[in-house]
Amino acid sequence: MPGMGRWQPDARGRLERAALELYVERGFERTSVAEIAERAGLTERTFFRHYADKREVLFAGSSVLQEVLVDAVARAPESATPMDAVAAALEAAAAVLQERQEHARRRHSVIDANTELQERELIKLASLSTALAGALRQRGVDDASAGLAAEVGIAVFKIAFRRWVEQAGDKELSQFIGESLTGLKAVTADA
Amino acid sequence: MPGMGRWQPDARGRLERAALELYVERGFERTSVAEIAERAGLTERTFFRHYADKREVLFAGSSVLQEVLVDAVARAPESATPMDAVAAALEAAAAVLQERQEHARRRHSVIDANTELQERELIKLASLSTALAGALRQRGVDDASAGLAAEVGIAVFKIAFRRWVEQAGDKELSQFIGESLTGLKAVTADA
DNA sequence: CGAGCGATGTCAGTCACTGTCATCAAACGG
DNA sequence: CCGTTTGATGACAGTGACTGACATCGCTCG
Repeated sequence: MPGMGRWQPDARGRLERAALELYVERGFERTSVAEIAERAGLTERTFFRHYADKREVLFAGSSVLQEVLVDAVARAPESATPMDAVAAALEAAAAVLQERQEHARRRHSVIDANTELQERELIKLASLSTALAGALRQRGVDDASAGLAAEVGIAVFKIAFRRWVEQAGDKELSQFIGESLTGLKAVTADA
Repeated sequence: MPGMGRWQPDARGRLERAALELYVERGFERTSVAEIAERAGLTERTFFRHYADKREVLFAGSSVLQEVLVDAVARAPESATPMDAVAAALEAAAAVLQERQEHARRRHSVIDANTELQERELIKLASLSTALAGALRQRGVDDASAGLAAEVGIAVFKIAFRRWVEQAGDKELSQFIGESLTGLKAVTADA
């Protein structure tokens, strides 16, 4: 089973927790990789064996999200339109994030304070869009519609997610997604 | 007049041309800033006085694009819906890019080959989206609709632009944008 | 118990990027 | 016409992200 360290267990988990803690405490820029590794009881070199760079340690969960999205599109009923399938995928992803709301908020506050991290977040979202489009094509959707539905779906997700993490109350992410999807139809409808 | 070097003129232009040339010749990663500066007849330190980092030298034109987009939204007739205004803005931006098709293709091939550059491109597009949304609010559009129309507009632009630069023929960018906008309405229409 | 293997440690090196100070060319005032 | 000022550039040292090469350690299997 890959990913399980053989000395102190869960090296990756320790690195991720140490990194998030330090990024929250002192900010991303003022945290060195050596400090993260030290808090995790490892060396700098080992950090870079687990993560391609200093940013990537914050984005380990994105592959999980991708699987959830793709899976939901695949499971959508055959009668569903492309946007219906995308909507179902966004709901599934929302459920995952809703379970870790606190973690999502902490992580968002770190990313929101640093441009480099925003860049990484954007390319992860673009990757999710590509995966979504692929899942739609798997359902027989044509290339153009698949690309559009996926991009638009991710756009909706971005807006809903931002409103969710920045809200004062405790409304669910799912609800923001529903509202954004409704708003989308209003905005794209012919005048 | 700022930006005009007093020794050899147009230092920024020389740096941008040298950078694009080298990125095309040897790839982004295998090009050092010292090499760019040398080809431009300047020093590495001067490069970083003009551009925040090695990537930014490829994105000098994005501020122009932003002005074109915002201006077009502001000029759209009062009767125009938010998406109409966004569509007009995309057409205006398309006209600018159509004039420099060769440059756009070369630049795209460089960005397409490197992940870091793709990240920078994505955050520039996100910045354009924010500017678009601001211009829409200036027209009295509510926050939610402005954000959605802007994000969706940029999504359409991304897809149309990619199809344009990667096409074999010489169809105009404006046409791809029109097709994508039509596809968008089809995809978001209720079943 | 010894060989193999995967994860970690050590160390040297490159390069992006920054702070600081010196220098130079052109514009400006007297 | 010359001295001063101003803004861009050069020179140089330094930090930290990231990499390659090699040694070492702990576990597993035969």
